Amino acid sequence: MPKIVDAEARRQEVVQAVFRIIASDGLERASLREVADEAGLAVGSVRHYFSSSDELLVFSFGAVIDRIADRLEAAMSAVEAKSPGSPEQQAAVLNLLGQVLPLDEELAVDACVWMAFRHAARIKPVLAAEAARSHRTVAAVVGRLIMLLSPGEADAHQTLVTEAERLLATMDGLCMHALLQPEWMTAEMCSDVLTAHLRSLGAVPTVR
Amino acid sequence: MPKIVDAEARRQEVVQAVFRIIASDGLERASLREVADEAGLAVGSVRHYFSSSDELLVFSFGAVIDRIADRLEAAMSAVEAKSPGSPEQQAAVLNLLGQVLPLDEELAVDACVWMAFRHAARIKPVLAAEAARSHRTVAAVVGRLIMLLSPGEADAHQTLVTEAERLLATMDGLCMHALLQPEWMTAEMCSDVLTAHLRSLGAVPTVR
DNA sequence: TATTTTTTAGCACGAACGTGCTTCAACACC
DNA sequence: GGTGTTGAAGCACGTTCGTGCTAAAAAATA
Repeated sequence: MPKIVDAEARRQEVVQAVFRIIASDGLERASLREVADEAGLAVGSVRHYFSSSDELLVFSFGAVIDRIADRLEAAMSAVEAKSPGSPEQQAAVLNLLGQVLPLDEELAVDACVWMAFRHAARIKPVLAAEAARSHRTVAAVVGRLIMLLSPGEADAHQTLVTEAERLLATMDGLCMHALLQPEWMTAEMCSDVLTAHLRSLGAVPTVR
Repeated sequence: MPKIVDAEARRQEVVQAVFRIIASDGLERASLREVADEAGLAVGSVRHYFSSSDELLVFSFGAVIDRIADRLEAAMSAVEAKSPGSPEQQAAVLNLLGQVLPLDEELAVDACVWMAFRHAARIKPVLAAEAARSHRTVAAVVGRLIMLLSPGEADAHQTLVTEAERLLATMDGLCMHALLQPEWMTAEMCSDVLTAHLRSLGAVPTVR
């Protein structure tokens, strides 16, 4: 009966428009009118697929989380496939951590959008649930990575948690600086910092 | 001739209102009307002291940068007054790094406002100059700290820069997590992570 | 071809925004 | 005690926002 349109594909197109607007003009400019223009649609059309502005934003937040989570999961599998301590594993780990950094234009858009939504979630309660999911998802991957890289010591649970949070903080800090001060935080500086951090992981394995 | 009013004090009161609004409702809610209400003034009065909305925001950004810079400078002096390697110095360093974290309500407001302005500066060109100043100021303090804590090796300039950026990233990441996920990133977790980071500084002193 | 249902487009309303401009009140000075 | 400068207040205009609601267009089915 209807015009044959893949609803899910349309929603993804709209979400991509949201991403582009957030990356270039910020989340507060991602209004229905701006999104509709960017997607080449009318406001009524966008509202046909997303019943409200909030629903569009929450869906877009979830979409970027899924994108990042998928990339991290794939990169984590690659890490686990390498032999422990090998240079190949080291490279795979750097690749994994680089998935959340704006190292190319596509990654930069995701990083921008991800940051914008997480900060917006502090204020907008509708985004809180997705923000918590985002944190849990990434923390789980980083936790597995820390367990993999920490020599033995399955008992020192406290150390593992602290080291996971430490790596998580460094990753988000690097992402922030690469987005906000790209002149100072270049891609190779990111790589140097991450390498130094990984060296510090191996060098301070046990508590105290 | 005029009504006797300390203009600078009035400006500071308005700025404090801006801070409270940003901390509780976000930067985008810091409109002239909201700020005037929060300060107990009329829109026209606020505009008497700040000729435009942009000027108010830029001035407020500068104010929070100055607050943080002053605290860091004072804490840095305290660090330099302690004997190198002593537990007192260790405590002073932790205190220094804690100045940018939301460890109490006053610090939390500053951290919120600081983060909000830095992220807004990516989009709003009027804030770019202050954002650069913010980065330079904090980076200078952290650079001095790294030089103070790094054993010898005045030659390895690359290592010092990398370690400064690494500490800077960790600080901002911790600040982010403490603001956005306070359930996970508690004050003691911040302390644990910073302590682990400082241990990693001493443990991996030289390049390679 | 006629019908039915989805998709697309658009209008209208109230609210909030920044800002130019005008008006009122208050106080220091001659 | 006038008087003029300045702080405080507010109106008005044009924009933009979300959203409820209506109307046209398009395509698969009868």
